[in-house]
Amino acid sequence: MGLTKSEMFTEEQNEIAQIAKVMGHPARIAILEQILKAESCICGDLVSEIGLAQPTISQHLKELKNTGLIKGDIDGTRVCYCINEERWEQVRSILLNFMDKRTKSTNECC
Amino acid sequence: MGLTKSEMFTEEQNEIAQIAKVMGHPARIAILEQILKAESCICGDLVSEIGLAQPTISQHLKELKNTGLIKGDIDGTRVCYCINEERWEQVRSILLNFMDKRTKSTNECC
DNA sequence: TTGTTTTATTGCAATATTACGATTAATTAA
DNA sequence: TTAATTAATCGTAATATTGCAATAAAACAA
Repeated sequence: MGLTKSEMFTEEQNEIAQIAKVMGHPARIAILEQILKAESCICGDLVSEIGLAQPTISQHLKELKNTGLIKGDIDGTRVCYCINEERWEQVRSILLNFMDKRTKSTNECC
Repeated sequence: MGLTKSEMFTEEQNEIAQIAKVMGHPARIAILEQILKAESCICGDLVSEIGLAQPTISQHLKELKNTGLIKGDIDGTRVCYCINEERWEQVRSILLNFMDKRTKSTNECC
């Protein structure tokens, strides 16, 4: 993050930014959409669905796991990924709460 | 974005990622919160409020303007920033729409 | 055991981001 | 006009991200 210390900002600000950052790459959005679409666990089909190399997908999956948006279940040699329901709902709340800070004022200065 | 072409992903995926990316830095969240808190236009006080140098703030403001979340109005030597209401609402919809793709299924595979 | 399959990790190159000092540009004030 | 004020831009260093080939690790199959 350059030279900026996270202590400069509130925990809330850091959390929102961290979540947004993880969602800030189309490949990760595509991965999430695949998992959402499947409505179930999805294994390595992600590599064939999305046009990126296996290590790249693996890296993106790792970041999504770190933020908690998905979880992976080992099933033999395969790993099945699905949405972490609780965390997903929490992230939804955090983002919605932030966007709703806009109090619809009649302010028309710009 | 590394070597990945945006053509690999849908327009929707790119748009969500682009929005999230801009929100993916605590300084930009802090800037947005300052403007939101003011409930009005806010001029260059941002530099003193947030502990970053003026060129850095200016750069963050530029990115926020590029995504359309804020707009700046020149007022003499100063520039006043405020939320772009229409775009804000649009971004809120896009994010909410994405997060709501989670169909609360009873699926419990993980 | 030896292969096979699948995913994670390592190492590295290319690119992007972030921060800031120095400077510029634009407007206002004296 | 000349300062002063404010914000944008330029240039650059430090750091972070992204992507992938090569490799490792783990579980299964024969």
